[in-house]
This record gives sequence, structure tokens and C-alpha cells, in this order.
Amino acid sequence: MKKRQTKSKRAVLECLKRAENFGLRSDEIENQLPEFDRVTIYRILQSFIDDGIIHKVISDDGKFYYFKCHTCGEIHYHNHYHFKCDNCGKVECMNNEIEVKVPSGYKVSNVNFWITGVCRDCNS
Amino acid sequence: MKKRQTKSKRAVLECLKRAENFGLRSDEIENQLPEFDRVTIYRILQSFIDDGIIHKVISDDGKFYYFKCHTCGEIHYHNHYHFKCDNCGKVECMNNEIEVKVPSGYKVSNVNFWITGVCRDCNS
DNA sequence: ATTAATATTGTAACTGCGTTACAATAAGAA
DNA sequence: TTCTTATTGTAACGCAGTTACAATATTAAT
Repeated sequence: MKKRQTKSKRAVLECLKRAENFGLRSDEIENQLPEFDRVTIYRILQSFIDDGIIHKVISDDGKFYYFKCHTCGEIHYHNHYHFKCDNCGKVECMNNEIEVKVPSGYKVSNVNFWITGVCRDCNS
Repeated sequence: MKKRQTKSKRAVLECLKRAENFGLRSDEIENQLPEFDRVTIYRILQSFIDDGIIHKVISDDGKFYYFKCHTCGEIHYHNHYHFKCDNCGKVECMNNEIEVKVPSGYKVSNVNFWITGVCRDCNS
């Protein structure tokens, strides 16, 4: 099952890199890449996640956002906030590690932190 | 649009109270209350949320969990962790307020914090 | 207790989003 | 160039939640 390089994979990765630490939904990627089928895009995103190249986060209204953030590719769980601006709609990774405190006896393996509010750009 | 008391509403609230600070999915409530239609249950849950009686949280795999936790009904956003045990599958509200630190310029209005791991019961 | 107004319910059909099956295509090694 | 098989597109499916609408049940007024 050796992976192959394809136009579609390169294109999807380009989309996510262009977005930087802002996240995209799969339908946003679809719109940017109408030459590829949505199933293909889903599969590529999943394979990137399996490889640790990107990560995905669920929003509070049940949609997945995909990120190619600066810590992707390293061994880590993505323990930073993901902030969605209610005004402009943009979703971004906040690049601060969060110290997750849980009661004794609990063991944390993964986190999904979602915040909504107003971003700096929309506040000024 | 004055609200009315019904058997279904009482039954749904009973389910959630019985669960205490553990969360339930709508399909779990459906199974407990086969006498009511799933649409009815969805509507009741939504109306409870509108009234602030319960709150809902999205899990990292895209399912909603409904909680009647001890702080529901007060004016607050539910800024506590929601912990799902990978072993026993239970989901619980962790009753500690989290101090959410965001970069200056950002304004937080709502949070959705989801953690997975192993709970105290399954660890011992 | 009756009646009337309308909030609530059940049924059916629909939506959005992600997945699966399978045959056709194309990447990359020989 | 040829072969192997990873990848793709098409179509159909599945799940979770929503909407439309007519039937029912709660509550207030008589």
C-alpha cells in the first residue's frame, strides 16, 4: 500500500497550506477544486490525517474543519484552541499549548477545543 | 407561544436528571422512551436548550450529547470540560470552571471543550 | 364541566454530510 | 513499454437532524 503522488493530493495540500492556520471545511475545498470529486477530497483528507500531515476538528455545530497548522507532522495531540469568529466566520488555530487539568485518576488521550466569539480583525 | 407541560417533556427531563452530569445522545433517550417519536424528542431537547434548562455539546466524532448538569439554568456558558472515556464510553461534565486565555483583541462568547481518555473508574 | 385557542405531537419526506462498492484510470516500478 | 495496484469517479447508501402538515392534547376562558 505504498502511497502515490497525484495532482489531487497536491492540490488539496496547497489549499490547506494557503489557508495557513485557518481551517477549511471539505465543502470549501471542493469549491476551490471543482475538478475533483468530493469523495476523492474526503479520501485525501482522511489519508493526510492518518499520516499526521493535517488534523481535523469538529465545530460546535457539527462540521469538521481541516488544518495544516505549524505543529502538524510532529508527534502531538492538537491541544490548542480553535477559534471561530461569529462575525467573519473564519476559523483559526490558536498557537498556544493548553494545560489541561483533569481530576486525579483521569487520563487524557485527546482533546477538541472549540471557541466562538469575535476575532481581533473584527474587533478593531 | 406559552409552553405546556406534557408527559414527553417530563419523561425526557427525567432521563437527563437520572443521568446526572453524564451526557446522553438523543438516540439513547429514544431507546429509553420508545413511546415517543424521535422528532418529538429532538424538539423537546431543543426547547430545553432554548430555555437554558439543559446544554448540548458536540463530541469529536460529530455526535451531540445533552446534559442536565448542576449549573444548567443559571446564566453561564458551559465552560467546563466534557470527558468521554474510550473504555466505558460514558461522557461526563467535569465540574471545574476553565479559565480560557485568548490573545488580546479576541472576545470569547462560547466554548465547547471535549476530551477523550480513560476515566477514574476504568483506570482503577 | 364544556368549549375554544393553540402548543405539541406523529408521520412522512427531505436535507446535509460523510461513507461504501465497484469498475475505470493512472502512478511508478520493473 | 508493460504490469501491478493505488487512486479516482460514479452511484448508491446511511445516519442524524430538520421541515411540512394534519391530528391530538393542554390550558385558559366560559
